[in-house]
Amino acid sequence: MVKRTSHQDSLCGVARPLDAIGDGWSLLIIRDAFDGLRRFGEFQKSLGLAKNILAARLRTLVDHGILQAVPAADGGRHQDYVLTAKGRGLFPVLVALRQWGEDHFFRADEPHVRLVDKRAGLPLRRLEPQAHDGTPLAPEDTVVRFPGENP
Amino acid sequence: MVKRTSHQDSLCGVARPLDAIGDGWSLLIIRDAFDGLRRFGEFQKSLGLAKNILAARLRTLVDHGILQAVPAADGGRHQDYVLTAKGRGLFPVLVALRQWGEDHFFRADEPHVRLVDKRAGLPLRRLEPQAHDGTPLAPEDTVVRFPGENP
DNA sequence: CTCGTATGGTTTTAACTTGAAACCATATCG
DNA sequence: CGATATGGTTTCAAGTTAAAACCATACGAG
Repeated sequence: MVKRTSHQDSLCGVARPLDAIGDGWSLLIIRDAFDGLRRFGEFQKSLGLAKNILAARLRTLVDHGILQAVPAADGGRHQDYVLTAKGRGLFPVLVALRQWGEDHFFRADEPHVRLVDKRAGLPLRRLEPQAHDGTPLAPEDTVVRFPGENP
Repeated sequence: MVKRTSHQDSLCGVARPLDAIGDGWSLLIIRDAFDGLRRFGEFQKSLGLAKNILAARLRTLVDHGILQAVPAADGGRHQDYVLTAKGRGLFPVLVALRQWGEDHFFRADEPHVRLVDKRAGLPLRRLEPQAHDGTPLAPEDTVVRFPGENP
């Protein structure tokens, strides 16, 4: 056998990130980091996952430059885990996933956590893929172009 | 022990989908489905994953209503796998992930697959989370609101 | 000072998942 | 008829996940 297959050699921007976040917990840790959680115990309490798993995930997120381990804000000996610029770059991914999840994994009347604009308290606008000029684009309006391929 | 932890009971729209797509292959199968692949062998050749793993992933994607197994387009006895409406709803997620991946997992000069507008041949506009009124929103401009929480 | 508790992990162990390769059935082609 | 292609399933070893136990340091109470 071998290890879990790596996608680092793929030339596709969808594939490479999956080594870092293609599992059942990483995106939730990142979501919680966006919500301001920083400490090991905070993540563990929020997510309810085993401590060894959390430690492993934090390690690979740090290894991938998504989180950064920094000296604890309270002066303790341990570390806090905070998002790097790369990690903050995942915000649109989380918003997109959240909107899709709310659309398709909750019954219409089922309550769920909402992400709202801090000022107005309203939900975000739906993310919409658009052409360079702002035209809305459906999947059929797009194609993948491989390196070296001319128009 | 138990099985892989399920997130179906979470009230968060980010969490629930991870049972379906929180692994290293599902999003790539879906990406390929957006690119028009339909057959078992096409996916296997494109992704290079073991056939048993592909079969298992296709099964869970069908179980989650993301793919649908339909009679083969060529009249053969086997099945084709095509995106459902729910599956097509993942388009913004894939676009967001792709943009993030291209930004952070490729060197500046490194070639990669591009997703372009079919008409103009240009890359898509960057996805930008926005308030209800269209104002761009950074992570800090947002908060999560739990069910039952009043403004 | 010392005991009890909280925090932040690491280690151990068992079950589950992944991956490679072999196997099978049906269909096609020469 | 035999060789090859397609679409899987089965087998089995190795890797990963989860739970629980364990450990070390830090406080606070007594």
